Amino acid sequence: MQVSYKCDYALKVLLELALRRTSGVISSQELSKKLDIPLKFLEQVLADLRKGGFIESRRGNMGGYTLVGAPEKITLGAVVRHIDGPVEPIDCLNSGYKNCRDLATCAFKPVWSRVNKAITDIIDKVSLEDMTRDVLNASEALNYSI
Amino acid sequence: MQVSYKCDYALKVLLELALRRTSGVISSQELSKKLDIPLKFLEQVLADLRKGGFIESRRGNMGGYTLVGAPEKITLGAVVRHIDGPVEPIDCLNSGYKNCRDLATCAFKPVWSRVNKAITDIIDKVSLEDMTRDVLNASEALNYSI
DNA sequence: ATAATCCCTATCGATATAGTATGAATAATA
DNA sequence: TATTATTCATACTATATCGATAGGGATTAT
Repeated sequence: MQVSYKCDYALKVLLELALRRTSGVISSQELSKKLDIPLKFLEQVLADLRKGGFIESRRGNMGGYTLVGAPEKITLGAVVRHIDGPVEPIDCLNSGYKNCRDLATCAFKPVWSRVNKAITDIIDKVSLEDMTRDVLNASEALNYSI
Repeated sequence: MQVSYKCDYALKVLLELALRRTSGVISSQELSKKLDIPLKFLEQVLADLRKGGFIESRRGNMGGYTLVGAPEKITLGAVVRHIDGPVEPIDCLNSGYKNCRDLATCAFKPVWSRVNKAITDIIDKVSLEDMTRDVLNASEALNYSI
């Protein structure tokens, strides 16, 4: 039931790019330092995000990455699925009822289906925009309390 | 976000034992055939369930396995956690806020926390008893419709 | 005694995870 | 144009996990 480090990194990268999307490109080195992600591993994450159409890159000196879409259109679910694959708790949810041999074998399917719905009801509705709002609200609250 | 085969097997075994818990012990061979699980792999699953206190065994000729507790006391969550480990989608949910370096890093924690709650709200409430009821209802419905 | 069963440990091939290493291609800039 | 900062591509490594397979010992009903 776990999300991989790679996916965790990817989400943090995208959130950072969303928060700073008016400030031009951001280099992998800067992201690596800010988010404390090993540079070379981060580069692979960035390559993966680029191939998935989530970010664009500018090469060469002064190059870096920018977010592609509107933050409100990018959901956590889309990112998780692209990096980690399907979120269904069990494979047979995708493959119809033909793989089930008997009632006992099938019996859990409705439960896993509920779990799947519960997960997707959250991650497919939360967008990067929502995340940036949370971050900004939290930092504002901090400013007032100190 | 996936449940392992081993866990899937374990749940099916426990359900089978719950359905037939008045019929004495059931051998691994019988379970293997009925549930179509490789015998030697099944033996490991059974050993794991026994060590977890979910089942008891009788050795020797005419030996086999029986469910230990009352089916209504055994939840899917307990089984999943014993076989697959924690269900939290990300580790930092267990380790307090001290591991978070900044707001951006922490930002996703509330979402993962919601996902975690959504999952546990289901799997910690569904018991083997519930599952047996579903199976019996389903087979009854089948009898009437044919 | 025999046969059926549980029990224990080791091994295996494939795949995934989380990196590390090396260096080529590209582009801004001095 | 040379330098430098950057992306991009590929290969490698080390470790763990997954889903099994294998062999044989211990136990017990008959």
